[in-house]
Amino acid sequence: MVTTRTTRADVVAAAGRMFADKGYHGTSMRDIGRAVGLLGSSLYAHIDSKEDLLVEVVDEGARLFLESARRAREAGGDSRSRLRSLIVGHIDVVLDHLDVVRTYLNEARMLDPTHRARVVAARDSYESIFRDVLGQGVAEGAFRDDLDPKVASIMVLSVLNTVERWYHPDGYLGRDELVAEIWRFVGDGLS
Amino acid sequence: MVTTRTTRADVVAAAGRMFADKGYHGTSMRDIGRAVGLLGSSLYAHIDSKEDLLVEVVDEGARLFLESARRAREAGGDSRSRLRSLIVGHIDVVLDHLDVVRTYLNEARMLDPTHRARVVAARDSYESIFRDVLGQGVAEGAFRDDLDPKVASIMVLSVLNTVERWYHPDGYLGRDELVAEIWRFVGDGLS
DNA sequence: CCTACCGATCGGTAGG
DNA sequence: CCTACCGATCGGTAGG
Repeated sequence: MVTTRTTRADVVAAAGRMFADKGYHGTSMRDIGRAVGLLGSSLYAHIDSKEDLLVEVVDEGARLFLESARRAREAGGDSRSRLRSLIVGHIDVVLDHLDVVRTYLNEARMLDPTHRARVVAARDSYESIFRDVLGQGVAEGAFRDDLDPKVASIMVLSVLNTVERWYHPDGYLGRDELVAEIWRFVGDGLS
Repeated sequence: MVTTRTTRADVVAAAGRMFADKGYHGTSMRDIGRAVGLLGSSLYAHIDSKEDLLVEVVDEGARLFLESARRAREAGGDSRSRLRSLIVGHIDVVLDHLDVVRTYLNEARMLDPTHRARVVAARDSYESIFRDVLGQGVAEGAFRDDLDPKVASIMVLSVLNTVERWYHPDGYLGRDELVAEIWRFVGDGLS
């Protein structure tokens, strides 16, 4: 087994894992150092500050979601199938980048106001893609005509963003089944 | 204006507010002291440790939700109306005890394993009340007959628990409208 | 990337 | 409830 040099990306990945688990303020630089086999002080050869690490992880989360949504929007099809692409893409991001997503969803509020504002803007932009597809769906008659796209997008994203809190990849529910369950609930509710 | 003695309840309430805002590890004893007009060290006249404060706030959250659910379960009516009571009760707890709820939902994982296990058990117990009502609803034909009560309870609670993250009491959506929107979405989804 | 260290802040205590 | 303080740990730096 060869031991490779620690890269900046290794440090950011370890930070994401630890921020997701113990929170930004619950993680020390020495914790992150230990995770990559370095002293806490040695991390400063790769980064300038602890907050830099949070900024980097959170920005990656924002980027992953936005790129996924832009791909889904461009995918074409009617509004129902574009919504399905949005949901599939969202779940893929959550399951393929769980640590980044958990840090993005739960720790972004620990950022200083300037960086936090950028994240809020990215989130709004992401939500607006859902809202637009839902609005188009109402116009096309694909969804109830009394649907409020603003409220509905929040409800759909509530279901999607909470997956991080309960879904276990090794549980009885596979990824496709997860998407199917969400699609059914979002489409029909309990009825 | 009379200045009253600080009580233990004042300290716990201030802790809940600060834990909700800045997280457990992002809040220092000196922060909490400042919020009640005391020094950090003076708080130890009221409590034994910082973690005691988290335990107390989180336990209160668990208690509020469980008591609400037990009342709803006892309320009678068919399964549809019992589910509605569960939802109304949940939203009342969230909106009337926002700081406690946010700490309960987001900071309980910072507890030591023993206390955390108790919270997980309380949460399971709360979720099982939703699951039971949904299962009864399927049996009564009030909901789709292919509904999985386990998955459905998670989806409903995802919507309910995320209210803390987006709802503003002074916004355009009143409490009754919020409940109506959730009820409609949970009942019918987008269709 | 480590050694050696910095000032600041942390949770908490003794004594009044 | 404050004064005075404790050892531990924090994020971070200088120098190699």
